[in-house]
Amino acid sequence: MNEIEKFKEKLKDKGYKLTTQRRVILDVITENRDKHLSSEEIYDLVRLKYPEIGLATVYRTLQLFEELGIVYKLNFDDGRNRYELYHNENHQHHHLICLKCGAVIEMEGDLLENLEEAIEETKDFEIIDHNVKFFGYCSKCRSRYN
Amino acid sequence: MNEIEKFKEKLKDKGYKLTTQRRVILDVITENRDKHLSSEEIYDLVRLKYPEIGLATVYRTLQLFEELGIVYKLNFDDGRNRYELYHNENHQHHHLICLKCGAVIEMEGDLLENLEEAIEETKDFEIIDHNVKFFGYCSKCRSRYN
DNA sequence: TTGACAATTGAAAATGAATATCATAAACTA
DNA sequence: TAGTTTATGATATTCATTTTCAATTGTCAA
Repeated sequence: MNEIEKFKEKLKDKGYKLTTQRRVILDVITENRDKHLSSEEIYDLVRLKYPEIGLATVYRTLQLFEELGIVYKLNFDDGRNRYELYHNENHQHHHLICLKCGAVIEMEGDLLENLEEAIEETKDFEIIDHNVKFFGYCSKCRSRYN
Repeated sequence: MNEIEKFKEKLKDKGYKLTTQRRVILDVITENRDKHLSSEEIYDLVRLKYPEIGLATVYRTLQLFEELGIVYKLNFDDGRNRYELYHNENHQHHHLICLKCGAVIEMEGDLLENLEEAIEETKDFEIIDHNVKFFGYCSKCRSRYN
């Protein structure tokens, strides 16, 4: 079963239909798996392939994809939702955001074990997900010629 | 030098004036140092003491206070800015957000040393600040009668 | 104390991202 | 293929926040 078939199954399971729009949106996200596109950016890319699409459809679809676990919603504090393709390592990587140039760097690995352990124990809090961002200066912006 | 005097100094240093509005907003934030009030909530509390104040003034003042390091802006992914009084331990505590009841629990202590070390070394990224949130279920919501 | 001048304010309009509405247009299924 | 949903696009709406601008208020120098 190929990717599209799997996708179709995932939709049908919940009673959703496979439409051209949804397929194109998935394509755009898949082709940009290294990026962290905002809804508006996705809209612009989708329109190149399917100019008739409406903005509302893109927003609706991204919401749907998030519910279905197809994408993961990110928040970089820039006032817009961003998305990346869902993969199991989503919960095991963090984002480093450069305060100067805005670059977003991925930090693989979780390394939160001791912190999460401390929380579960001392606070009796069951952790489902976490959101960790680091703000600072990337190597490019740290060099004196930038 | 008392608190208000220090505050006045801080403003004057940057050429800002001490107005009644700013003083009242500071009072409200100080009196709620354990909370994480949103702009709108602060506006409502301020109006009890100073009904003539405008909403824009509250937004402007919160922005200013953030620049001056008087408050710290929080983002709990609920679509509004929240603020807490700035203290050095801001960077050394995290927020646990209950997915069921919305409670926000403070987790004192940082415990990110090993993670930050790994980032600075492997990514050549100079960390200035971090933002760590945990989502899950608080002890109250975990009990079977809730 | 008083100007004078810059900073500040309040009210209202504007913005921008996201959501809701609703009539029309596809998908899936019997 | 018809019939029943679900989905879509255009548009209006919401909500938090920001901007605008004329009027007001601090502050500092004289």
